Amino acid sequence: MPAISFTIQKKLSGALGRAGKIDTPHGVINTPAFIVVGTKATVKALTPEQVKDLGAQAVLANTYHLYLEPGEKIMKASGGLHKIMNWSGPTFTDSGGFQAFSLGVAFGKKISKLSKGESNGFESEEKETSVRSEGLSPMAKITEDGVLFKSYRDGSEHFFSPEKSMEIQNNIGADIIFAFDECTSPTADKEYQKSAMDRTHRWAKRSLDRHIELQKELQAEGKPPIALFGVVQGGRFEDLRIESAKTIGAMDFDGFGIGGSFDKQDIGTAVSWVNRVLPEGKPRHLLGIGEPEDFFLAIENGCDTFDCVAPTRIARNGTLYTKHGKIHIDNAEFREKYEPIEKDCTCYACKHYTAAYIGYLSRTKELLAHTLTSIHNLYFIVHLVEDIRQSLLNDTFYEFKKSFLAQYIKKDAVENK
RNA sequence: GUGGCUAUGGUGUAGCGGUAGCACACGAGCUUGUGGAGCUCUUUGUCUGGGUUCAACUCCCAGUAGUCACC
Repeated sequence: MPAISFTIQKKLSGALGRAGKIDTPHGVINTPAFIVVGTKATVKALTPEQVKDLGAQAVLANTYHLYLEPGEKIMKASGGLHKIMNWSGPTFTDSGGFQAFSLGVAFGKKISKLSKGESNGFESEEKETSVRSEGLSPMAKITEDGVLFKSYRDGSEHFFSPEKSMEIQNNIGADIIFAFDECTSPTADKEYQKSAMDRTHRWAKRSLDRHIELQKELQAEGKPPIALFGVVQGGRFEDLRIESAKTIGAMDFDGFGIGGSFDKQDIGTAVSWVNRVLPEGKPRHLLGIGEPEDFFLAIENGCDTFDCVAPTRIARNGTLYTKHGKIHIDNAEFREKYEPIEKDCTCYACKHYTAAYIGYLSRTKELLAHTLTSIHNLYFIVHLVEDIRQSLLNDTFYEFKKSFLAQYIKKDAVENK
């Protein structure tokens, strides 16, 4: 019996986009959907009730963090992810593979998984080498068997293999989990991307094999089944992406993650390479994306779910989404703005508080600032993706895309002049 | 009233006879499968007047202000 089922309700004619739903043991996810990130089994600054009230359907936590603290033993003994964090809806866990990147080649550097602009992403390689020679050593080492890494908390050494990731994720007990993969740097050359991708494919097989064994144990214990998503890699290279989608798509996963690095400007193109190949009837999650403009490209090209730390992280540092672009609530212009952040926004923060008050809370580092700004940003993103879903159902996707982006991008364009 | 001490960006403080650092605040930006409720950058100053010196934020005198002690 499959752990989840995916139903396509409407397709975007002439493109890969679709609206649908994922049935999980803890409820339905109407797609496209933004999955709220709760790395450490908590959405920072928010209670689960607040997360639910702002419209979130599901939460994604992280294996690496929960393994280090509180640990898989306590996660399991506490009744699993849903119970320990008091979230009754669907959940995901990321495999911990991303941390091989963020604690490895990217550690201590300003490398993002996205490369920007027209550059090919290679030009900053020398600078990074010099940074590394100044004493920043990677916190993780990758071998065929897995990833050896140091805890960011106390420096102690740990080892993740595909099998180990599956075991930990089983103990955490989310509805949807991911195969253990390697996320590569945008600055890595094609040769490395290829070898990392091949390794990710071997790890995918190992993840799946171990997952099947663990599912039998779960079934014997009378516990709800867990769905496993395989992760497609291949960096920014069309041939590698297609090869990866073929390889991963042919395996018996319940759905797919699309991971790794992209050129920011053509996420849509890269995603379409993959989604043309992946089986249509299974859900596709785009890992770690994104910003408002990213969703239109990714959904148009066949992605169903997303997660991203940006809405909550930038909120905690005072950056807020509005229909007219991002604003910095700390800025002087909001000191005496006795109106909501956005007049027609119906989020809790905008219904009850002025920009002047939230700016004051943010500037003075009051804890409530994090709560209110996180609510606003998550509400904005969750409802944006929900609006895109509705536009698919109503056959108004392209009109909605055009009108939203015209407003959202306009402000940035004006400021850059 | 007498005596001592002090006076440096918005605030709190370094410093040296050759023209000022730091922290916070202010102003702006960054953040894409959360190591870090974090990071980066910018603006702003030697109490007033006189003297010594090639050169004074630095030494001297006076004023002003603050502060402590005594009366």
